[in-house]
Amino acid sequence: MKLSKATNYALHTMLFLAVTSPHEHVGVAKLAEKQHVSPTYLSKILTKLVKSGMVISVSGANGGYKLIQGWEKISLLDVIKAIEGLSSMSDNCLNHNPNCLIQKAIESAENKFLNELNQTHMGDLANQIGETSLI
Amino acid sequence: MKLSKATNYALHTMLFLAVTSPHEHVGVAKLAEKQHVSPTYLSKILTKLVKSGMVISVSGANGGYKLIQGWEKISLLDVIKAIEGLSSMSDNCLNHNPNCLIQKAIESAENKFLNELNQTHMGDLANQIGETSLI
DNA sequence: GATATTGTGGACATATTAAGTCTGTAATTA
DNA sequence: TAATTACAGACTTAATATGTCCACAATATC
Repeated sequence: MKLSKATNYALHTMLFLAVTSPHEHVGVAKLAEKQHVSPTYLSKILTKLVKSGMVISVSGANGGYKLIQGWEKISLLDVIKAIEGLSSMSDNCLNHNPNCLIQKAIESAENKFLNELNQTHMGDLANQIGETSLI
Repeated sequence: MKLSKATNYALHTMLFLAVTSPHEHVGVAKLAEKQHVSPTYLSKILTKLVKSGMVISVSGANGGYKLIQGWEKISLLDVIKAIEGLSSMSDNCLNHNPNCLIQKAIESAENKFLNELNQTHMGDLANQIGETSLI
């Protein structure tokens, strides 16, 4: 019941782009260096962010990645879903009973979790970052 | 970001014991049959529930498992923690910054999730089970 | 247009964790 | 004593996450 490393890379990449250069292209090499992860692996994660429409990529010299217009309103949940998909925590409930009380209880709690992540936006976090805060 | 099958087996076993025979010993064979899982595997899960103090086991003929006194107040979170441990969803945040905003936001949302699970007790669910409801 | 630079795609390999099995042992009852 | 039942640990298998490699496409600069 943990978020994957890939999701963490994605979230930190988004926040890094937001804080440092939301309107300029940044190459994967630089992004990877900041997070001590291989560029080839991070590029796969970035491609998912591109496909889900929250990051723009440009090939070629001086290319790289930047955030879309309106990135401030992207939520943490948006990013998590882009990387992890949308399966519920109780998806592996095994009795195939649509009225399973356990499944319902877990889903109810999960919705509390998802709602809060959906209300936390990249813009909020970017505003909280001071010069001394690491991302 | 899903609960393990083992956790689901544990939750359903607890609820089954609560609804059918909270004060009588039930063997692992019967419990396993109900959930279409092998007895040997389920016994490992049951041992965890015993060690964490929510189930009582008795060896020997006519032995088996039963719930402790006061089982009504056992929460779903208690069971989940007994099987999955207590690592946080953001445990694999990789920048080792104690002030990481992403980690804090995830933990805040996670606490909403945990709080709700902590307030849902086996007794509540057992009361909701009608004759027609499968567990 | 040639070349260097950068992202994309897919196959592949490795690592980690979850799921499940097997076998022997200990405890209890009839 | 014999049957029954839980416990423990080593082991295997399956599933998933993580990471690499390489060929290719797109773009900018010269």
